[in-house]
Amino acid sequence: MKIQSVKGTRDFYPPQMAVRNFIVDGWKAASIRGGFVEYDGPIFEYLQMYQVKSGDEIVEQLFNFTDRGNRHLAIRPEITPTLARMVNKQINALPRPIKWFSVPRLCRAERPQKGRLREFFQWNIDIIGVDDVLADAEVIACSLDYLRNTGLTSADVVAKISSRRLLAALLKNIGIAEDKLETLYPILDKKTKIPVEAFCEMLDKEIDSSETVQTILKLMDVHSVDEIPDIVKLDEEAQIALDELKRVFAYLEKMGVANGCRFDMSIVRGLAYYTGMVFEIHDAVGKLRAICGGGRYDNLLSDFGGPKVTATGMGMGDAVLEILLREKGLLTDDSLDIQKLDYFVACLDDDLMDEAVAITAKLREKGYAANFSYKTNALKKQMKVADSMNAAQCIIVGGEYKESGQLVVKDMATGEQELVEAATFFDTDPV
RNA sequence: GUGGAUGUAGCUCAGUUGGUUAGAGCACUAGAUUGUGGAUCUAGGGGUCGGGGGUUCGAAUCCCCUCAUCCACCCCA
Repeated sequence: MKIQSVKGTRDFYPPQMAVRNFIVDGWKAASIRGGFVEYDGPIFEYLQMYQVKSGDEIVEQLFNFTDRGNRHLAIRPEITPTLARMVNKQINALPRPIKWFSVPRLCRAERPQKGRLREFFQWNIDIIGVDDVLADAEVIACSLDYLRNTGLTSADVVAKISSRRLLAALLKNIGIAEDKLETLYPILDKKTKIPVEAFCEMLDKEIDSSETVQTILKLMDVHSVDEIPDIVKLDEEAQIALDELKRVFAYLEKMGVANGCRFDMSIVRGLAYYTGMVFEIHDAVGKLRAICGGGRYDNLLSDFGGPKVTATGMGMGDAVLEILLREKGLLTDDSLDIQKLDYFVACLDDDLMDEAVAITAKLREKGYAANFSYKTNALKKQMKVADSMNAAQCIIVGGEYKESGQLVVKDMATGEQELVEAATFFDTDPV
Protein backbone atom coordinates (compact mmCIF):
# COMPACT_ATOMS: atom_id res chain seq x y z
CA MET A 1 0.00 0.00 0.00
CA LYS A 2 1.44 3.27 -1.15
CA ILE A 3 0.90 6.18 1.19
CA GLN A 4 1.62 9.66 0.00
CA SER A 5 2.80 12.65 1.98
CA VAL A 6 0.16 14.91 3.51
CA LYS A 7 -0.98 17.99 1.63
CA GLY A 8 1.12 21.06 2.30
CA THR A 9 3.98 19.16 3.95
CA ARG A 10 7.52 18.73 2.71
CA ASP A 11 9.93 15.81 2.80
CA PHE A 12 13.41 16.97 3.65
CA TYR A 13 15.70 14.70 1.67
CA PRO A 14 19.39 15.51 2.30
CA PRO A 15 19.51 18.27 -0.36
CA GLN A 16 16.40 19.96 1.05
CA MET A 17 17.65 19.45 4.58
CA ALA A 18 20.82 21.30 3.59
CA VAL A 19 18.69 24.22 2.41
CA ARG A 20 16.64 24.20 5.60
CA ASN A 21 19.78 24.14 7.71
CA PHE A 22 21.28 26.96 5.67
CA ILE A 23 18.26 29.13 6.44
CA VAL A 24 17.85 28.11 10.08
CA ASP A 25 21.57 28.41 10.82
CA GLY A 26 21.50 31.94 9.39
CA TRP A 27 18.55 32.85 11.57
CA LYS A 28 20.23 31.54 14.68
CA ALA A 29 23.50 33.28 13.90
CA ALA A 30 21.71 36.62 13.39
CA SER A 31 19.82 36.14 16.64
CA ILE A 32 23.01 35.46 18.54
CA ARG A 33 24.71 38.47 16.94
CA GLY A 34 21.78 40.53 18.17
CA GLY A 35 22.12 39.28 21.74
CA PHE A 36 19.03 37.05 21.73
CA VAL A 37 18.91 33.70 23.52
CA GLU A 38 17.03 30.65 22.30
CA TYR A 39 13.90 29.09 23.77
CA ASP A 40 11.27 26.65 22.57
CA GLY A 41 7.97 25.27 23.77
CA PRO A 42 5.82 22.22 23.06
CA ILE A 43 4.45 21.73 19.57
CA PHE A 44 0.94 21.48 20.91
CA GLU A 45 -0.93 23.56 23.46
CA TYR A 46 -4.47 23.91 24.73
CA LEU A 47 -6.74 24.94 21.87
CA GLN A 48 -8.11 27.68 24.09
CA MET A 49 -4.75 29.42 23.99
CA TYR A 50 -5.26 30.31 20.35
CA GLN A 51 -8.87 31.32 20.80
CA VAL A 52 -8.13 33.98 23.40
CA LYS A 53 -6.96 36.61 20.94
CA SER A 54 -8.25 35.29 17.67
CA GLY A 55 -11.73 33.94 18.30
CA ASP A 56 -13.45 30.78 17.15
CA GLU A 57 -12.98 31.26 13.39
CA ILE A 58 -9.34 30.48 13.95
CA VAL A 59 -10.18 26.94 15.01
CA GLU A 60 -10.85 26.07 11.38
CA GLN A 61 -7.33 27.14 10.54
CA LEU A 62 -5.81 24.95 13.24
CA PHE A 63 -4.98 21.30 13.45
CA ASN A 64 -6.78 20.46 16.64
CA PHE A 65 -7.58 17.22 18.38
CA THR A 66 -8.82 15.78 21.64
CA ASP A 67 -6.62 13.56 23.76
CA ARG A 68 -7.77 10.59 25.81
CA GLY A 69 -8.34 12.84 28.79
CA ASN A 70 -10.75 14.84 26.63
CA ARG A 71 -8.39 17.82 26.56
CA HIS A 72 -8.92 20.06 23.53
CA LEU A 73 -5.49 20.61 22.04
CA ALA A 74 -4.03 22.19 18.93
CA ILE A 75 -0.73 22.00 17.08
CA ARG A 76 0.85 25.43 17.38
CA PRO A 77 0.12 27.80 14.47
CA GLU A 78 2.40 30.45 16.01
CA ILE A 79 4.66 30.60 19.02
CA THR A 80 3.83 34.00 20.46
CA PRO A 81 1.09 32.69 22.81
CA THR A 82 3.54 30.07 24.07
CA LEU A 83 6.11 32.79 24.61
CA ALA A 84 3.57 34.84 26.54
CA ARG A 85 2.66 31.83 28.67
CA MET A 86 6.27 30.92 29.38
CA VAL A 87 7.34 34.47 30.20
CA ASN A 88 4.31 35.09 32.40
CA LYS A 89 5.13 32.00 34.41
CA GLN A 90 8.59 33.28 35.36
CA ILE A 91 8.10 36.99 34.93
CA ASN A 92 9.40 37.87 38.38
CA ALA A 93 12.53 35.80 38.04
CA LEU A 94 13.60 36.72 34.52
CA PRO A 95 16.17 39.49 34.14
CA ARG A 96 15.00 42.23 31.82
CA PRO A 97 15.05 43.00 29.07
CA ILE A 98 14.04 39.56 27.90
CA LYS A 99 15.51 39.07 24.43
CA TRP A 100 14.52 35.65 23.22
CA PHE A 101 14.42 33.92 19.85
CA SER A 102 13.05 30.67 18.54
CA VAL A 103 12.74 28.74 15.28
CA PRO A 104 9.55 26.77 15.83
CA ARG A 105 7.97 24.32 13.41
CA LEU A 106 4.38 25.50 12.94
CA CYS A 107 1.23 24.09 11.34
CA ARG A 108 -1.80 25.83 9.90
CA ALA A 109 -4.68 24.05 8.17
CA GLU A 110 -4.81 26.48 5.28
CA ARG A 111 -4.92 25.76 1.61
CA PRO A 112 -1.35 25.64 0.35
CA GLN A 113 -0.17 27.97 -2.39
CA LYS A 114 2.97 29.75 -3.45
CA GLY A 115 4.95 30.67 -0.36
CA ARG A 116 2.45 29.13 1.98
CA LEU A 117 2.44 25.59 3.30
CA ARG A 118 0.63 23.75 6.05
CA GLU A 119 3.84 22.99 7.88
CA PHE A 120 6.71 25.46 7.97
CA PHE A 121 9.43 27.02 10.06
CA GLN A 122 9.30 30.52 11.41
CA TRP A 123 12.03 32.59 12.99
CA ASN A 124 10.75 34.63 15.93
CA ILE A 125 12.56 37.28 17.91
CA ASP A 126 10.99 39.21 20.77
CA ILE A 127 12.07 41.86 23.22
CA ILE A 128 10.00 41.96 26.37
CA GLY A 129 10.18 44.61 29.06
CA VAL A 130 11.53 47.57 27.10
CA ASP A 131 8.96 50.35 26.80
CA ASP A 132 10.93 52.27 24.23
CA VAL A 133 10.99 52.35 20.46
CA LEU A 134 14.67 51.51 20.65
CA ALA A 135 13.54 47.91 21.09
CA ASP A 136 11.24 48.19 18.07
CA ALA A 137 14.13 49.50 16.01
CA GLU A 138 16.35 46.66 17.18
CA VAL A 139 13.83 44.03 16.11
CA ILE A 140 13.71 45.53 12.62
CA ALA A 141 17.48 45.92 12.50
CA CYS A 142 18.03 42.29 13.52
CA SER A 143 15.65 41.09 10.81
CA LEU A 144 17.46 43.19 8.23
CA ASP A 145 20.83 42.09 9.57
CA TYR A 146 19.90 38.52 8.70
CA LEU A 147 18.60 39.42 5.25
CA ARG A 148 21.71 41.51 4.48
CA ASN A 149 23.83 38.56 5.57
CA THR A 150 22.21 36.30 2.97
CA GLY A 151 23.20 38.81 0.33
CA LEU A 152 19.86 40.60 -0.09
CA THR A 153 20.32 44.36 -0.46
CA SER A 154 18.03 47.37 -0.16
CA ALA A 155 17.35 46.85 -3.87
CA ASP A 156 15.90 43.43 -3.07
CA VAL A 157 13.95 43.90 0.15
CA VAL A 158 12.37 46.82 1.94
CA ALA A 159 11.08 47.21 5.49
CA LYS A 160 7.79 49.08 5.53
CA ILE A 161 7.10 50.65 8.86
CA SER A 162 4.10 52.34 10.44
CA SER A 163 2.46 52.81 13.81
CA ARG A 164 -0.79 51.46 15.14
CA ARG A 165 -0.73 54.08 17.81
CA LEU A 166 -0.45 56.86 15.25
CA LEU A 167 -3.13 55.35 13.07
CA ALA A 168 -5.50 54.99 15.99
CA ALA A 169 -4.96 58.59 17.07
CA LEU A 170 -5.50 59.92 13.56
CA LEU A 171 -8.63 57.86 13.02
CA LYS A 172 -10.07 59.06 16.30
CA ASN A 173 -9.27 62.64 15.27
CA ILE A 174 -11.37 62.35 12.17
CA GLY A 175 -14.29 60.96 14.13
CA ILE A 176 -13.91 57.20 14.14
CA ALA A 177 -15.22 55.67 17.37
CA GLU A 178 -12.69 53.71 19.38
CA ASP A 179 -14.71 50.50 19.26
CA LYS A 180 -14.73 50.74 15.48
CA LEU A 181 -10.95 50.54 15.20
CA GLU A 182 -10.69 46.78 15.55
CA THR A 183 -13.00 46.13 12.63
CA LEU A 184 -11.22 48.78 10.58
CA TYR A 185 -7.67 47.44 10.97
CA PRO A 186 -8.15 44.28 8.90
CA ILE A 187 -9.76 46.41 6.15
CA LEU A 188 -7.01 49.03 6.10
CA ASP A 189 -4.52 46.18 6.07
CA LYS A 190 -5.90 45.18 2.66
CA LYS A 191 -5.25 48.58 1.09
CA THR A 192 -2.43 47.40 -1.15
CA LYS A 193 -3.73 43.87 -1.53
CA ILE A 194 -7.07 44.54 -3.27
CA PRO A 195 -8.32 46.90 -6.01
CA VAL A 196 -9.04 50.48 -4.97
CA GLU A 197 -12.76 50.17 -5.75
CA ALA A 198 -13.14 47.10 -3.58
CA PHE A 199 -11.22 48.86 -0.83
CA CYS A 200 -13.50 51.93 -0.97
CA GLU A 201 -16.54 49.73 -0.97
CA MET A 202 -15.40 47.99 2.20
CA LEU A 203 -14.75 51.35 3.85
CA ASP A 204 -18.13 52.77 2.79
CA LYS A 205 -19.79 49.80 4.40
CA GLU A 206 -18.20 50.61 7.76
CA ILE A 207 -18.17 54.39 7.67
CA ASP A 208 -21.21 56.61 7.09
CA SER A 209 -19.47 59.84 6.14
CA SER A 210 -18.01 59.76 2.64
CA GLU A 211 -15.89 62.72 3.63
CA THR A 212 -14.26 60.60 6.32
CA VAL A 213 -13.66 57.81 3.81
CA GLN A 214 -11.92 60.29 1.49
CA THR A 215 -9.73 61.49 4.32
CA ILE A 216 -8.76 57.91 5.13
CA LEU A 217 -7.90 57.26 1.49
CA LYS A 218 -5.67 60.33 1.43
CA LEU A 219 -4.08 59.27 4.67
CA MET A 220 -3.34 55.78 3.40
CA ASP A 221 -1.48 57.18 0.41
CA VAL A 222 0.93 59.19 2.52
CA HIS A 223 4.56 58.22 2.06
CA SER A 224 6.20 60.63 4.44
CA VAL A 225 5.28 61.39 8.02
CA ASP A 226 5.59 65.10 7.25
CA GLU A 227 2.57 64.99 4.95
CA ILE A 228 0.26 63.83 7.72
CA PRO A 229 -0.43 67.20 9.40
CA ASP A 230 -1.67 68.49 6.03
CA ILE A 231 -4.43 65.93 6.05
CA VAL A 232 -5.34 65.49 9.69
CA LYS A 233 -4.80 67.89 12.55
CA LEU A 234 -2.53 66.29 15.13
CA ASP A 235 -3.71 66.18 18.71
CA GLU A 236 -1.39 65.44 21.59
CA GLU A 237 -1.64 61.65 21.30
CA ALA A 238 -1.03 61.74 17.56
CA GLN A 239 1.96 64.02 18.07
CA ILE A 240 3.46 61.63 20.62
CA ALA A 241 2.94 58.67 18.28
CA LEU A 242 4.48 60.60 15.42
CA ASP A 243 7.51 61.57 17.46
CA GLU A 244 7.91 57.92 18.45
CA LEU A 245 7.87 56.84 14.85
CA LYS A 246 10.46 59.45 13.96
CA ARG A 247 12.65 58.12 16.74
CA VAL A 248 12.34 54.60 15.34
CA PHE A 249 13.76 55.87 12.07
CA ALA A 250 16.48 57.82 13.87
CA TYR A 251 17.57 54.64 15.66
CA LEU A 252 17.46 52.64 12.43
CA GLU A 253 19.79 55.27 10.98
CA LYS A 254 22.21 54.76 13.86
CA MET A 255 21.95 51.00 13.41
CA GLY A 256 22.99 51.38 9.80
CA VAL A 257 19.91 49.89 8.18
CA ALA A 258 17.86 53.02 7.39
CA ASN A 259 18.45 52.65 3.65
CA GLY A 260 16.28 49.53 3.70
CA CYS A 261 13.47 51.12 5.68
CA ARG A 262 10.63 53.42 4.82
CA PHE A 263 7.45 54.75 6.30
CA ASP A 264 4.32 53.15 4.86
CA MET A 265 0.90 54.04 6.18
CA SER A 266 -0.65 50.99 4.49
CA ILE A 267 1.14 48.65 6.87
CA VAL A 268 -1.50 47.94 9.48
CA ARG A 269 -1.32 44.18 10.20
CA GLY A 270 -4.62 42.38 10.44
CA LEU A 271 -4.12 41.30 14.02
CA ALA A 272 -5.86 43.10 16.83
CA TYR A 273 -3.10 42.86 19.39
CA TYR A 274 -0.61 45.32 17.94
CA THR A 275 -0.41 48.54 19.91
CA GLY A 276 2.50 50.53 18.51
CA MET A 277 5.08 50.21 15.78
CA VAL A 278 4.13 47.70 13.07
CA PHE A 279 6.26 46.58 10.15
CA GLU A 280 6.55 44.14 7.29
CA ILE A 281 9.48 43.30 5.09
CA HIS A 282 8.63 42.70 1.44
CA ASP A 283 10.54 41.94 -1.71
CA ALA A 284 11.24 45.25 -3.43
CA VAL A 285 9.04 44.40 -6.41
CA GLY A 286 6.16 43.45 -4.13
CA LYS A 287 5.34 40.31 -6.07
CA LEU A 288 5.63 37.87 -3.18
CA ARG A 289 3.75 37.82 0.09
CA ALA A 290 5.46 39.40 3.09
CA ILE A 291 8.80 37.90 4.09
CA CYS A 292 8.36 38.92 7.67
CA GLY A 293 6.09 40.94 9.90
CA GLY A 294 5.86 42.14 13.43
CA GLY A 295 5.32 44.99 15.79
CA ARG A 296 4.71 46.09 19.33
CA TYR A 297 2.13 44.23 21.39
CA ASP A 298 2.04 45.78 24.82
CA ASN A 299 -1.07 43.97 26.04
CA LEU A 300 -0.23 40.43 25.10
CA LEU A 301 1.24 39.28 28.40
CA SER A 302 -1.64 40.73 30.38
CA ASP A 303 -4.12 39.20 27.93
CA PHE A 304 -2.64 35.86 28.87
CA GLY A 305 -3.10 36.47 32.55
CA GLY A 306 0.21 38.12 33.33
CA PRO A 307 1.28 41.57 34.45
CA LYS A 308 1.28 44.49 32.08
CA VAL A 309 4.72 44.22 30.52
CA THR A 310 5.55 45.67 27.16
CA ALA A 311 6.77 43.61 24.24
CA THR A 312 7.77 43.86 20.60
CA GLY A 313 8.81 41.23 18.11
CA MET A 314 8.58 39.68 14.68
CA GLY A 315 8.20 36.43 12.78
CA MET A 316 9.78 35.33 9.49
CA GLY A 317 8.70 32.18 7.65
CA ASP A 318 10.99 29.97 5.61
CA ALA A 319 8.77 29.48 2.55
CA VAL A 320 8.71 32.95 1.02
CA LEU A 321 12.29 33.55 2.07
CA GLU A 322 13.48 30.47 0.18
CA ILE A 323 11.62 31.55 -2.96
CA LEU A 324 13.20 34.99 -2.82
CA LEU A 325 16.72 33.72 -2.13
CA ARG A 326 16.43 31.36 -5.11
CA GLU A 327 15.07 34.12 -7.36
CA LYS A 328 18.02 36.32 -6.47
CA GLY A 329 20.49 33.51 -7.06
CA LEU A 330 21.59 33.56 -3.43
CA LEU A 331 20.60 29.96 -2.95
CA THR A 332 21.09 27.24 -5.52
CA ASP A 333 20.80 23.50 -5.24
CA ASP A 334 24.51 22.93 -5.69
CA SER A 335 25.70 25.80 -3.51
CA LEU A 336 25.32 23.72 -0.37
CA ASP A 337 27.34 20.70 0.68
CA ILE A 338 25.16 17.83 1.73
CA GLN A 339 28.07 16.05 3.29
CA LYS A 340 31.58 16.94 4.40
CA LEU A 341 34.21 14.48 5.55
CA ASP A 342 37.64 14.97 7.05
CA TYR A 343 38.72 11.54 5.81
CA PHE A 344 37.64 8.87 3.42
CA VAL A 345 39.38 5.53 3.84
CA ALA A 346 39.76 3.57 0.61
CA CYS A 347 40.68 -0.09 0.84
CA LEU A 348 42.03 -2.13 -2.07
CA ASP A 349 42.28 -5.59 -0.68
CA ASP A 350 39.73 -7.75 1.11
CA ASP A 351 42.48 -8.93 3.47
CA LEU A 352 43.00 -5.30 4.60
CA MET A 353 39.34 -4.53 5.23
CA ASP A 354 39.76 -5.09 8.97
CA GLU A 355 42.58 -2.53 9.02
CA ALA A 356 40.53 0.01 7.04
CA VAL A 357 37.69 -0.36 9.50
CA ALA A 358 40.07 0.04 12.46
CA ILE A 359 41.71 3.13 10.93
CA THR A 360 38.30 4.69 10.31
CA ALA A 361 37.29 3.96 13.89
CA LYS A 362 40.46 5.60 15.22
CA LEU A 363 39.83 8.72 13.14
CA ARG A 364 36.31 8.91 14.48
CA GLU A 365 37.60 8.42 17.99
CA LYS A 366 39.78 11.49 17.46
CA GLY A 367 36.69 13.44 16.46
CA TYR A 368 37.06 13.41 12.71
CA ALA A 369 34.24 12.80 10.30
CA ALA A 370 35.36 9.65 8.53
CA ASN A 371 33.84 7.15 6.16
CA PHE A 372 35.01 4.06 4.31
CA SER A 373 33.94 1.91 1.41
CA TYR A 374 32.08 -1.33 2.05
CA LYS A 375 33.57 -2.70 -1.10
CA THR A 376 37.21 -3.08 -2.14
CA ASN A 377 36.42 -2.25 -5.74
CA ALA A 378 38.51 -0.20 -8.16
CA LEU A 379 40.35 2.69 -6.53
CA LYS A 380 38.89 4.99 -9.14
CA LYS A 381 35.44 4.13 -7.88
CA GLN A 382 36.43 4.75 -4.29
CA MET A 383 38.06 8.06 -5.16
CA LYS A 384 34.87 9.07 -6.86
CA VAL A 385 32.92 8.23 -3.76
CA ALA A 386 35.41 10.19 -1.63
CA ASP A 387 34.94 13.15 -3.95
CA SER A 388 31.15 12.94 -3.85
CA MET A 389 31.28 12.90 -0.06
CA ASN A 390 33.43 16.03 -0.05
CA ALA A 391 36.29 14.36 1.78
CA ALA A 392 39.23 16.65 2.56
CA GLN A 393 41.67 13.75 2.73
CA CYS A 394 41.66 10.26 1.32
CA ILE A 395 43.58 7.47 3.00
CA ILE A 396 44.46 4.53 0.80
CA VAL A 397 45.03 1.17 2.44
CA GLY A 398 46.67 -1.04 -0.14
CA GLY A 399 49.93 -2.69 -1.21
CA GLU A 400 52.18 -0.28 0.72
CA TYR A 401 50.40 -1.23 3.89
CA LYS A 402 50.81 -4.91 3.22
CA GLU A 403 54.50 -4.57 2.37
CA SER A 404 55.74 -1.95 4.79
CA GLY A 405 52.85 -0.79 6.95
CA GLN A 406 52.42 2.51 5.13
CA LEU A 407 49.30 4.46 4.29
CA VAL A 408 48.83 6.76 1.33
CA VAL A 409 47.35 10.04 2.53
CA LYS A 410 46.03 12.18 -0.29
CA ASP A 411 44.87 15.77 -0.03
CA MET A 412 41.80 15.92 -2.20
CA ALA A 413 42.02 19.66 -2.80
CA THR A 414 45.64 19.79 -4.02
CA GLY A 415 45.90 16.24 -5.26
CA GLU A 416 49.18 15.82 -3.40
CA GLN A 417 49.78 12.63 -1.53
CA GLU A 418 52.39 11.18 0.79
CA LEU A 419 53.31 7.91 2.40
CA VAL A 420 52.85 7.77 6.14
CA GLU A 421 53.81 5.07 8.63
CA ALA A 422 50.53 3.65 9.87
CA ALA A 423 52.11 2.96 13.25
CA THR A 424 52.89 6.63 13.83
CA PHE A 425 50.00 8.14 11.92
CA PHE A 426 47.90 8.46 15.02
CA ASP A 427 50.72 9.55 17.35
CA THR A 428 50.44 13.11 16.13
CA ASP A 429 47.13 14.64 15.27
CA PRO A 430 46.65 14.24 11.56
CA VAL A 431 45.20 17.28 9.90
C1' G B 1 -15.46 26.86 0.28
C1' U B 2 -14.77 28.99 -5.36
C1' G B 3 -12.25 29.05 -10.16
C1' G B 4 -8.18 27.66 -13.69
C1' A B 5 -4.17 24.41 -15.18
C1' U B 6 -1.52 19.88 -14.88
C1' G B 7 -0.86 14.39 -13.79
C1' U B 8 3.91 9.39 -18.53
C1' A B 9 10.73 6.14 -14.92
C1' G B 10 13.73 8.81 -8.77
C1' C B 11 13.91 14.07 -11.49
C1' U B 12 12.89 17.20 -16.11
C1' C B 13 10.00 16.01 -20.04
C1' A B 14 8.94 13.68 -25.51
C1' G B 15 5.14 10.51 -27.32
C1' U B 16 2.23 12.17 -34.77
C1' U B 17 -5.20 12.68 -37.10
C1' G B 18 -6.13 6.65 -31.61
C1' G B 19 -2.09 1.68 -34.22
C1' U B 20 2.24 -3.45 -32.70
C1' U B 21 6.67 -4.72 -27.06
C1' A B 22 5.81 3.42 -24.10
C1' G B 23 10.96 6.69 -25.14
C1' A B 24 15.10 10.52 -24.21
C1' G B 25 18.30 13.37 -20.96
C1' C B 26 19.89 13.52 -15.96
C1' A B 27 20.35 10.29 -11.66
C1' C B 28 21.35 5.14 -10.06
C1' U B 29 24.10 0.12 -10.75
C1' A B 30 27.90 -2.51 -13.41
C1' G B 31 31.78 -2.69 -17.00
C1' A B 32 35.59 -0.57 -20.54
C1' U B 33 39.97 1.15 -16.80
C1' U B 34 43.30 -5.45 -12.34
C1' G B 35 46.22 1.46 -7.71
C1' U B 36 44.18 7.52 -8.11
C1' G B 37 38.68 12.29 -8.30
C1' G B 38 33.29 16.72 -11.68
C1' A B 39 35.44 13.13 -18.54
C1' U B 40 33.97 9.61 -22.49
C1' C B 41 31.76 5.13 -24.20
C1' U B 42 28.85 0.54 -23.36
C1' A B 43 25.33 -2.26 -20.83
C1' G B 44 21.66 -2.80 -17.01
C1' G B 45 17.74 -1.97 -13.39
C1' G B 46 13.51 1.02 -12.81
C1' G B 47 6.81 2.70 -15.45
C1' U B 48 -0.52 -0.62 -12.73
C1' C B 49 1.05 6.14 -18.51
C1' G B 50 -2.61 9.17 -11.02
C1' G B 51 -7.10 5.72 -10.16
C1' G B 52 -11.95 3.78 -11.93
C1' G B 53 -15.47 3.33 -15.79
C1' G B 54 -16.84 4.03 -20.98
C1' U B 55 -16.26 4.45 -26.65
C1' U B 56 -13.27 1.34 -30.14
C1' C B 57 -10.84 -4.33 -33.58
C1' G B 58 -7.22 -1.32 -30.78
C1' A B 59 -6.60 4.12 -25.71
C1' A B 60 -0.85 7.37 -22.70
C1' U B 61 -3.96 9.66 -26.75
C1' C B 62 -11.20 10.47 -27.17
C1' C B 63 -15.54 10.88 -23.28
C1' C B 64 -17.38 10.66 -18.02
C1' C B 65 -16.30 10.24 -12.85
C1' U B 66 -12.73 10.41 -9.05
C1' C B 67 -8.11 11.49 -6.58
C1' A B 68 -3.76 14.37 -6.24
C1' U B 69 -0.66 18.50 -7.19
C1' C B 70 0.25 23.51 -8.68
C1' C B 71 -1.67 28.56 -9.50
C1' A B 72 -5.26 32.40 -8.35
C1' C B 73 -9.45 33.82 -4.95
C1' C B 74 -11.29 33.54 0.57
C1' C B 75 -8.01 33.79 4.73
C1' C B 76 -3.33 35.00 6.42
C1' A B 77 -1.22 34.84 13.46
